[in-house]
Amino acid sequence: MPQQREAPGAGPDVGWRERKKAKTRSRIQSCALRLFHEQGYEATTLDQITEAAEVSESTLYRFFPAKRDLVLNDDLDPLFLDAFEAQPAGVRAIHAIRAALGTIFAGLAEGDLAERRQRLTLVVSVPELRSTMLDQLAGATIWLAAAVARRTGRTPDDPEVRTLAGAVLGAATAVLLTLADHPDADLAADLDEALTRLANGFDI
Amino acid sequence: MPQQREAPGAGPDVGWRERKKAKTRSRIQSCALRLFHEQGYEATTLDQITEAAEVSESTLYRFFPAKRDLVLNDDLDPLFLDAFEAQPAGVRAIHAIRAALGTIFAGLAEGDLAERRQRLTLVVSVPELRSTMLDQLAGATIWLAAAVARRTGRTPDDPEVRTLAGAVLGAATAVLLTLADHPDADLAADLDEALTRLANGFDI
Amino acid sequence: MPQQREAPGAGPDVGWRERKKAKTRSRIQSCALRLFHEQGYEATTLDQITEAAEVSESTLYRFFPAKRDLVLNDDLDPLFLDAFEAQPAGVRAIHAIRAALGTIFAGLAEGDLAERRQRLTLVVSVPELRSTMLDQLAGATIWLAAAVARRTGRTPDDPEVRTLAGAVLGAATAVLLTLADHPDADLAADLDEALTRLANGFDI
Amino acid sequence: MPQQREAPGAGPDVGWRERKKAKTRSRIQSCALRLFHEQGYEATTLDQITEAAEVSESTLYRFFPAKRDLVLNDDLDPLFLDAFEAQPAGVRAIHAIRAALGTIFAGLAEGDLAERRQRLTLVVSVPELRSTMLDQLAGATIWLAAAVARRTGRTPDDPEVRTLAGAVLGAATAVLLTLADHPDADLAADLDEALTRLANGFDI
DNA sequence: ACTTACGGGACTCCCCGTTCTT
DNA sequence: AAGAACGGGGAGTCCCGTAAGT
Repeated sequence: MPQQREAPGAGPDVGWRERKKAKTRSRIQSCALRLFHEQGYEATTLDQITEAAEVSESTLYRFFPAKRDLVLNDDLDPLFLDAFEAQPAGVRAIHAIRAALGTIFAGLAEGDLAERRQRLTLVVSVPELRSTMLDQLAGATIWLAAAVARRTGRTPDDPEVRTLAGAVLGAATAVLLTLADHPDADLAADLDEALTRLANGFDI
Repeated sequence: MPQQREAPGAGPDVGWRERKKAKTRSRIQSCALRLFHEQGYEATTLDQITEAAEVSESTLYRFFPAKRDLVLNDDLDPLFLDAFEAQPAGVRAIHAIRAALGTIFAGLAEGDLAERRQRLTLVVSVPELRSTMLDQLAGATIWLAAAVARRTGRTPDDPEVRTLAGAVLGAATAVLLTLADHPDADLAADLDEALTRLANGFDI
Repeated sequence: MPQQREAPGAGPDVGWRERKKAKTRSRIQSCALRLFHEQGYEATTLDQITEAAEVSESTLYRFFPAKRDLVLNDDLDPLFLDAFEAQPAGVRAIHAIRAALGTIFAGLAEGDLAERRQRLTLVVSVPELRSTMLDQLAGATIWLAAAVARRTGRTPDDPEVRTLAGAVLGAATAVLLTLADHPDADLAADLDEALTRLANGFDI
Repeated sequence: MPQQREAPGAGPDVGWRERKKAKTRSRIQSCALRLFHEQGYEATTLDQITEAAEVSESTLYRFFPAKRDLVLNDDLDPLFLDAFEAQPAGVRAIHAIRAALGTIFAGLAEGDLAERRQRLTLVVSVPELRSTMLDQLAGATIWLAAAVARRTGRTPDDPEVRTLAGAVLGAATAVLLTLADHPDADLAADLDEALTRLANGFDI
């Protein structure tokens, strides 16, 4: 039985090749983040990263097509969608969003949360990263509107739905950007408060 | 009274040097926008622009430090602030914003409006431009919150004020991004509607 | 006698215009050195310097044609020549050089010496500055050889004279470059020691 | 045994890719030197060189990070070190240096020598090149002192060793700089003479 | 599949003229 | 006449993408 690469009957993709790939990817990213932290984002060249991670330039490019992709990888969106869909039907959409966010935050480990906060602080401080994140956030309007539309039986391009999604993401953006000045802000609490105010309407 | 250069009592910097400067700047920008329109943004090199505008690369850089600055020049913010301050004190902040926007739109000439719409369409279609615009928009949270704070006697970092500003800009963003799919949308009407809905609160 | 700008009978060049010029020059230079110290030589742009010194780019260029001229201004050469010429005729040239250097060092105020040492440390640390200084030092071979030739009744292109001048400056260079690793070295003593060894010949 | 790529046991990097690389590098450099000779160093732009060598600007930069690197490539240092180490132990260090230099010069082909002299003449005539060469020469103090230290059983930072190295290089510099005025000087003989005088000490 | 060589373009900066102002 | 603004030109650094090779 020569040349057998994976255990017979094993899962289809759990070969050690995937592990190795993930390991390389992780090593590259952690090296990059360390360098960014030490010398700043723009002062760090891709060359330094390839050297630190001991990979070739091409490999770096394969895993992270652009430099900013080393920092920006938002894997929370599908989790949020799941949590949002799981909310009971009675509550208003904006409260469902609020509750879903709470679920997400509660599910994050302490260390994970701290690391995300630190990374977000870097993002909001570097114009190139910040603008890209804002673009992703604006793109989120689409799928958030779609989710709200599904929930409320409306169409995704319904003006009220779009406005709701836009306002929610705008309020969230306002909270995130405070990280630039207050790196130790309590994002979960601030987001919750902001959405509550948005749900209650503005008296001022 | 020969040799009189400027109207007596006029400002100091209305010399024709300013005119010439503005002319050069304008020529560069119109050439660039024409080329962008003809061949697309990313397919146009700075070299082509310098050639078309008959300036050196250095001059181009002096006027527009980055390529995207050739497209993104928002000169409407101070006008909006003036219009906002001029709103009567009785109405709620969000309605004051809405009214100020209406004033702005009413003040734009037909051709100016068309040109702005065209430019905005370009912006929302090109990721680099779109993300930069979104960054500017997010930065507007600061001064919009400050203006609202002045109006309502609160502080600029009051959570309600910040949330209001964020939500308004988020709703506006949602409207602007529709330009990508509907280049002939009526921005003024759509913005007005979105802010009205935001003022009324969401039932869904 | 119209258009007379200076007080009659005053010194020819001691007008306040010279004072002002010197003041501007000094202000520019001190600002530049401060910035170099704070952020490094290469990280400091001429723009920052003009802004800090509140002069136009043109003025900066007039006083200091190149960026490195802001650091390199060796005004000690004529002093050295005077001191060298003043040495008694009996001693050997290399000892006369040594004594002249001692006179120079003795004549410098404490603060002046410290400032020169700091500046020299910057120079030897930045390749562009260091290479320019070395070029000046190499150029000094010419006039040092000429001075030695005058003293010894030889011609400036006499091989022995040239070799002596070159060896002296080479030994001095070796001492100066130690500043990169030992910023608090005693230059005067080290130079004196090096020249003494050179005078005594090498046994090794 | 088909597909065998290299002679068994041969060095790893003797593939023809290295050849091609070296060829490209050589083509670029010879084109550059020809242009420098024809129109002068500063009058030649990198653009002209890339055009003549038919490479892109990036490739030029990859091989020669700075314009001056097209002229300054000193590959003689390791040869000198080998020759120096090979000298018998009895002679004084300065004579060992002299002899090693003689070996080097004797080993150079006639055409090679002529080409080097021509290049050196260019170097000493152009301030930017000259100062960079002087910097390299000054940097040579370090490894020359280390070599002398090894030979004599002293430490590399021994003052006498450092002074010896500095003086030797200073004397050599004085000889090299004569090329500016006398492009047809006999460098080998002049260097030998200068070092001999240095070894004998100065009577003047 | 994985690496290396190469190309193109954006951007930043230094340096230097020419022109205009005071 | 001195000084400032404006403009031109070139060097250098980096990111990103492609086309080869092994």
